[in-house]
Amino acid sequence: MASADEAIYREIADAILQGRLKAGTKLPEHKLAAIFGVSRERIRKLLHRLAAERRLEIIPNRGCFVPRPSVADVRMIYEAHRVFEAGVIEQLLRRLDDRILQALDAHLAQEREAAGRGDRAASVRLSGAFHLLLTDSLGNAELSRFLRELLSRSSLMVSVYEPAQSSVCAVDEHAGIVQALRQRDLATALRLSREHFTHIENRLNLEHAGGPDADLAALFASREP
Amino acid sequence: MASADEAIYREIADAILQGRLKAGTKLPEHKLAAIFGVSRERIRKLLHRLAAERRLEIIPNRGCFVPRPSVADVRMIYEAHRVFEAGVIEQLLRRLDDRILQALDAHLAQEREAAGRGDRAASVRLSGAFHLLLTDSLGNAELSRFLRELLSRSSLMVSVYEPAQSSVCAVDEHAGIVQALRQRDLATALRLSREHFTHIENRLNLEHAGGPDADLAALFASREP
DNA sequence: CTTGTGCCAAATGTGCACAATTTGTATAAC
DNA sequence: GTTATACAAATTGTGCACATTTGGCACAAG
Repeated sequence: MASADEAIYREIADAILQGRLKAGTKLPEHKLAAIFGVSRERIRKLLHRLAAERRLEIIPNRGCFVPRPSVADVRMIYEAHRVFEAGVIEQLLRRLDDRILQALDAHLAQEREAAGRGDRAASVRLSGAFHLLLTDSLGNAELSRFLRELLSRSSLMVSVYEPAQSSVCAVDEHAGIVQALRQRDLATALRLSREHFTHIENRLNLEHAGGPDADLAALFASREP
Repeated sequence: MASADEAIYREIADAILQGRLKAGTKLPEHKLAAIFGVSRERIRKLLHRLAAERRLEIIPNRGCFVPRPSVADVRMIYEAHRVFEAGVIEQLLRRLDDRILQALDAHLAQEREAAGRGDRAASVRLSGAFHLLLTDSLGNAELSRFLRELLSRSSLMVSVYEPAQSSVCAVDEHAGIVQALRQRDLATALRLSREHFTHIENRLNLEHAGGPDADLAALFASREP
């Protein structure tokens, strides 16, 4: 079967996105090969593909690691978010319609519901999905793809630098952006978007280092029985 | 030596960017391996890397091709350019200084000089480099990288769809954007940037199909004697 | 002359074995 | 006790041989 590779690719990518794979974790080729029951060469190709997308980092002759973003990386990624979303919002106001606004409202409802029942994992996931929804609304696959790479990296930063007691308070800020969009208020939407990313960035504790490595076999154990 | 791969990578990427590799051209692995004097596996890895960056297209069991962008691709890429550069300009106005403006002026001078002596190849190259310079001025490697991928694809579109007699008139439009930046006129800069990409897009002849394939060996013959 | 079928050549995909590099450890010298 | 060196184990990198798939060509039937 040809799409087994795709399944493994998604499994690893999701593990990074959901923070199950901690920064700094080493991913040895033959260990992954044994876990997923495929040859080492298959794994190899996947890892290089993920590295090309900046989701993993390959150090020659050393191995493949979950990237441990530096403070400079944090600044860079969140600035990229700010710049990128400014462009998205400016374009979005040119083609905003009821269908898009309804989708945004529905998403905000999901976010509120997850926050209401204290589901932190869902909140984190939906928080990223909000920005993806904004971009996807433009219907431009190229822009969506770039944002996906950015999100993959910023979710790593949250899991590395975010203090454990942090409250996920982003829902209101997301709602503010949607409100500004509904009112066709470009300046406010741009300002709120910028501030939103700056808030997330400032909430990070850049002195705090990463945690210990996880058990790979246990991590990927949730596969069809 | 480890950086031989990098050299070959750049050679192929540049060949696409400069339009020496026409859309639709097939890149057979063993043929490239013979041309560059390396093993087929080396080439293989490079091609997959270029494919991950959307610079080449790999069809499973069929081979590797220079992408032949569809009309929908053209719309998508130029919209991505418009959205992306809007964000770039908005951020650039927040950190614009004399050093950046001088670099932009110097670039415009280069463009005018190339246009003056009718050097079409240089004009095309500098035209792309202008937008890259705008983005590079933000000092954000992630944004620069994305733009490079976009440029790689749009240069293909120009070489496929642009009618031969087209005049490279972009210098004035570039100068207009710089002037608006210098005057801190955000609205004008955004408008000129959008219109600029729309002009390029509209100049393309979307009915015109691609040309014939080139001779690979001759194409890559310009290597150290 | 067009269409359908089967075979052959060529190109890509994959696994294996071996080479090269790095890291950790043990030992010895200072 | 610290440092340096050498060796060993483990991990990644590479080339080769073989399997698989595809596209074209020939040939025959309608």
